[in-house]
Amino acid sequence: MSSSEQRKAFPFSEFEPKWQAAWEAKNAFHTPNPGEAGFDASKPKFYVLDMFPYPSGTGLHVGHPEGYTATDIIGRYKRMSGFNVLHPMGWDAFGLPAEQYAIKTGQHPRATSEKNIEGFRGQLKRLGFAYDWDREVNTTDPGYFKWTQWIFLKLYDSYVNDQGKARPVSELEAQGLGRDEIDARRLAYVSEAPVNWCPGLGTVLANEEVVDGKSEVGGFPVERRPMRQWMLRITAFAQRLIDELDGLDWPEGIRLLQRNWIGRSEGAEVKFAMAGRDDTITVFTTRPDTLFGATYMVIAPEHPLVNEITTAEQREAVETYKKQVGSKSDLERTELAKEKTGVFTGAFAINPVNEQKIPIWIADYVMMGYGTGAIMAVPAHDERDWEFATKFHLPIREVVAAAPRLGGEGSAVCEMEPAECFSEEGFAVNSGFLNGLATAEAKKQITAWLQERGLGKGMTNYKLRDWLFSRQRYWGEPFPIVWEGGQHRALPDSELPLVPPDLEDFRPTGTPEPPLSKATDWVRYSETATRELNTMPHWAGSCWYYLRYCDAQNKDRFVSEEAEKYWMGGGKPGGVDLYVGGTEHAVLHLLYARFWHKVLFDLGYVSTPEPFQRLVNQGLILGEVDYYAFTPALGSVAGFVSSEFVTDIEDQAHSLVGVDRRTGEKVLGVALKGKDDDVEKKGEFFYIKDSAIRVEAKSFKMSKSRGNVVNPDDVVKGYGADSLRLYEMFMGPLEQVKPWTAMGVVGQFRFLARVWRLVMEENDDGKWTISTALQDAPANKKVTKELHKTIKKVGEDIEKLSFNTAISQMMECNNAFTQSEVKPAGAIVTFLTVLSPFAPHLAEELYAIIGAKFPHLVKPGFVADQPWPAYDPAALIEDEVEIVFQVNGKLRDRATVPLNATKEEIEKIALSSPRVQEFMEGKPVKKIVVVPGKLVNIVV
RNA sequence: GCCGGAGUGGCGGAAUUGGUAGACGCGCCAGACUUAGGAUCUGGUUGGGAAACUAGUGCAGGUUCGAGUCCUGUCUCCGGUACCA
Repeated sequence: MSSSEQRKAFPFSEFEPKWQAAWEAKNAFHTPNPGEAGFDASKPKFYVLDMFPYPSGTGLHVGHPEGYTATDIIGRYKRMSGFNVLHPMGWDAFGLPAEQYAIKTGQHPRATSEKNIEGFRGQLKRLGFAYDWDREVNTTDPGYFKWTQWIFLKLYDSYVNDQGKARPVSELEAQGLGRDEIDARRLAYVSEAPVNWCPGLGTVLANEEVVDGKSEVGGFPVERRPMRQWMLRITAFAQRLIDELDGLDWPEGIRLLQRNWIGRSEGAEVKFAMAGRDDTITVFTTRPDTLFGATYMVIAPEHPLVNEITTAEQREAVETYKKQVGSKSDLERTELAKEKTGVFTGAFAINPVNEQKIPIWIADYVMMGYGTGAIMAVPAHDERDWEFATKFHLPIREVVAAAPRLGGEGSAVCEMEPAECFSEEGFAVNSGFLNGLATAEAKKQITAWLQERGLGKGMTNYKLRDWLFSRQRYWGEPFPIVWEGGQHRALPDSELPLVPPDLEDFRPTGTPEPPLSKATDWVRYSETATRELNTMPHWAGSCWYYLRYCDAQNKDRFVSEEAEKYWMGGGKPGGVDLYVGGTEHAVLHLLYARFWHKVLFDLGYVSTPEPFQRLVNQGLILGEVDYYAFTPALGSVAGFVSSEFVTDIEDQAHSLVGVDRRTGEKVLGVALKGKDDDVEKKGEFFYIKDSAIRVEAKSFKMSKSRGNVVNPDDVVKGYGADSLRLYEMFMGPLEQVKPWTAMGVVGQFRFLARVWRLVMEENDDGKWTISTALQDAPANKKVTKELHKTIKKVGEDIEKLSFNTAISQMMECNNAFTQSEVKPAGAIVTFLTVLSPFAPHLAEELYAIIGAKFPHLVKPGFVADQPWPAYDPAALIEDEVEIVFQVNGKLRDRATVPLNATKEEIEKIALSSPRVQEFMEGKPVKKIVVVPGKLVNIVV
């Protein structure tokens, strides 16, 4: 390899670290708070926030810099445009993966976290992000989690009043409520309810952390068991969490996701008397209008009434069924959901509208956790009930029809069982006094009817459950709670932070007993009191970190009032101005944080009801496209075995066959990794060149097992941070899912190299020197126009987060410079200023180089500190414009006309065009449409 | 099943209010400079056709002087979610 091959197209590896060090030395991106030196109160604020990373051992992946680069560009741009910009970074370092990694490596989680943070911080700094590192937060730092614990105590010390607002429980004390009554209303409370216990992880999990009956982390099975746990009363905020989404500038999809997760449904509760018993069973239904069609009732197997009502004859069957259901994990319960199961209890309820005796069954398709754990089954109008009734031969009674059936005798009565389930709205039939009513009206009337008789009432239910807030883990915030005489109480603020004890062995105990129980000295709080042993879930720290950034060093308060008011309250409409992160947090972090924020708002600690005004989700970056052999015989992709593991690949009857090197087995369908060259498109399919083997092109999520993970460090090493930043922004719209291409990075690298050569040239010794073509001369008209177009478009595109189009405009501008004989230094300085938010290192370097030769063309300081240039509208105006001539809507000719040409003049030019005349074929003109500056369409 | 999003060259993607479809980049082709080129520069690059021309934004219709963009129907893909009564 010759030396010229090794030499970089531009020396990014020298100047990138140089400028990173220079920014750091000058603390260039420090943002002063109100009251601090250097704070300029005349500027508006802009708070741009990234979802802070969980610092894993594997370091950044290319997904991180995507969102981070976007916010960095905006932050730098806003800064240059005269805003006080808050753009911080920190670490979400508590949590299960950290602890599991620590257990695996035998180190203390604090040590591994510190190391991982070190790694992440270094990687981010090498990408040149303009963070204010003075505001760095770390959720595992006692100086931080002191305030997480403090906020928990605020929740503990609050209840929700009749107006739905969080208020201190001292108000309840003043009303003379007793201890138990107060405890029952706290926003943080202790519950014995069944929880998601995960033996594999040795902890309980929130509903949100359980996916398909398995733990979200690790994929271990999760079972239900009753345990004493801390809960947060998020359900008290369900309606506000729905309503207050409306004012937010969030993607519609995310708002919908939250609404669905909270799952509001309106309906009614109906009380059913039971045959031969005095008590009643209450059901929840969204279709009270179908009450006449309730032909049986189903209650959850865990329902407390099951034992009481079951008859002697049915007891054995019921017990067997309950046992069967109980042994099933949630996973099995959903997997086996294909077939309905259930058992008759032997008991009967009385349908209040028609006094009919209806059988009460138990079945696991009714959940104890939702509504009342009991339903009235209306098989004619509910798919699930229909399925169940059909299987167990229960009566099906039609009470809703698509069209009203009125008038004449027998109009309402048709006891024939319907042929299929009709679950839509319609008109009541076979329903006594409801007959003929549309569903909505029928609902109203039956609800009123029930209410008058004390048999029921209108009711709104939510799917959202209270947030299970305790974990049996070591690596989390300890609860600032002590127990004495079976009762809990808060630690005083003066004892915060409550730091977890040092443990030699911090592994889960394997039982529901938390690992903190091993620290016997620590556990003993006093002669008679012991500490709470659970820790908080890792979501706790991320619920308020955006507030801490506003005043990260504050030792006396979680955030000073002044700083909170300025960064979160200031501006319109307040809160974080832009929050960028992945969709994976749509219902977890983003719901929890909103909940905490509302509590803090009600209590007067923050100045806005919502924390994040504008939310943008960056799309996932997928791995490079792989081609997979397609086997016509099987009619589908034959298997995904990467070619690197396969030998002896051959084509057998249009199927790729090979031998898996690891197992020695024959495999079909061999992946041809990333080789575009070997593939060609014929018709709508791809084939391996010169063969009949069909392949499928597909990108997959990056994963270690698939071996398609791109490491940003490698990209930085090969092409520089600026190339990586630019490429990630150029790939496509920020919010879109898009595959990585190694060659795409090269494209951006070449663009930057061309910018470099605008200013620099190689001398005979192969050294870079400032170009002789670079002169202090005005730019020609074409270049000037392109430059001002670029200033305008890039600014507008940044505001729209349309970074890909901003970059293409800068490429066009650069091409205009390249084509110009003389390189106008002043114009290039302006261009570098516009480029600097995207490629800050290169911009600084060239800015400094030009400044050294032409000091009067630059201002002192970093290019990052320069004001965003203003564009000159006059430079954009053209004297002449090209007009397109169409005949019957088809493009036939074009001509350049003066900008101020009148409609009549343009029409005349168009009609005189020989090409236009040719296509008019001598026919008379029916109509002429003139769009000034664009086109003329002649209709004949 | 339900909800959300998207279908444009070989690929990623552009295209204000309906107004020149394919900007910009990748890849590819040709040329220049070169001992060399996987460096750099210049030109070309939607398909068909020698060309004039013609077809063309998933598919089928519709509105309009004019449709990638609006309307109706339909198909496919991606993401989320699922006994929530």
